[in-house]
Amino acid sequence: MHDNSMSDVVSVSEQLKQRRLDLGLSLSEVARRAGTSAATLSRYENGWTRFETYTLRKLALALNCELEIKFSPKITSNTPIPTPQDAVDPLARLFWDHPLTADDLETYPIWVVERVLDFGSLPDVALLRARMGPQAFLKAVAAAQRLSPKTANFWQHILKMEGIRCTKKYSRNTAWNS
Amino acid sequence: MHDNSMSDVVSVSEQLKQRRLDLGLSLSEVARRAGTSAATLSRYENGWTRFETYTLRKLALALNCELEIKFSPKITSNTPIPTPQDAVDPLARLFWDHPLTADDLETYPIWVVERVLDFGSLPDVALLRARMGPQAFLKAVAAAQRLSPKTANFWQHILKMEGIRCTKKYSRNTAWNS
DNA sequence: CATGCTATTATCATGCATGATAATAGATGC
DNA sequence: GCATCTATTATCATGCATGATAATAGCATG
Repeated sequence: MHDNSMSDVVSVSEQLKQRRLDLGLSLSEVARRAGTSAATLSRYENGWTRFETYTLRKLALALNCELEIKFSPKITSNTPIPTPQDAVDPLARLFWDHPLTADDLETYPIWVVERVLDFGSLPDVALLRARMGPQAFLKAVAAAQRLSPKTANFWQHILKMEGIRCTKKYSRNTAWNS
Repeated sequence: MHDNSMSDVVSVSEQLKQRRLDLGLSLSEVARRAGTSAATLSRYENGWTRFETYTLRKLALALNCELEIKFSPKITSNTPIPTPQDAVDPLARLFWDHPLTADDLETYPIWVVERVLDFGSLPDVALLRARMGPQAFLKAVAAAQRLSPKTANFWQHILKMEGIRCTKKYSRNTAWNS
């Protein structure tokens, strides 16, 4: 249903563990072959998130794998009728630090808008705007405090054309940005 | 010609720079959106090799990209008639610290054998053996000093069946392994 | 029961990526 | 000319991944 679900996003941890078990190797065995430590490998297989590609490459070698690190430009689909979940799903990736729920769109619209405006693509913004509705969306934009200078400046013009006054005065990079 | 060349192995640095230029963004702009520093991003785009996936994910977000880190089990083709280059190409990935040349197979057979036996797959070993020839291959194996205990033990049996005496006595993990 | 493997986790020291800053140089525009 | 952006690189302090080690527990085998 979602066209962006083509890529099987399997965590690095799962891949490492699965491959090691497929080969029937122990932690220490793989660690030795990779030139790393069993402690590190165990951490890698259990909820670790900050990997070093240097270590990943050594592990790939030990596991007889090809390691591919690929950046794929995101093509966000233009959903005409966004349901709450249809809006949350494509935007979820922007909220890496805190999971985005459907309720957040109504409970913390400003927080969501700030994130989407600054980190999202144009389709992301369109999707969020379509979901929140023009008024609520622009109101949240006007209340946004944490936009980048360029983003803020752009939306100032939009808000001005819409006759909405900004809650925040955008000037230069100050404490909230540095 | 090589069936494993399906994956366009583009360096992380190239991908980052290409994508940033495609979007027409400056270093500091991307760095700010990603929540990292321009210095780091510049290093990332210029010959850096030890990336943190944590930073890569933030950059992917700033560049509106999907980041995929995939381990693909390596299927080494069984080449029936290995030419020098046909042997070197598949084995080159095992020599990440020092590039493998065709001459190395004759000049430093022990070094090559050690590496392939310990880090290579079964097809890798078969390929190297087919290229070096059974005699030269086993001779190099017998002279190998740096094999892992399990690998060494396995080849001890093979060499014994072949009537070849080992140059190295394999015992326990000592200085050369710890 | 003991023995030896396994994996997980905690602790600590160390090496390295990162962030901050500044210096340099190139490009562009006034 | 100057001013301002850009990117690169150097330096330094700091945060964090890593390696080493040990402690714990599970699980098999004798």
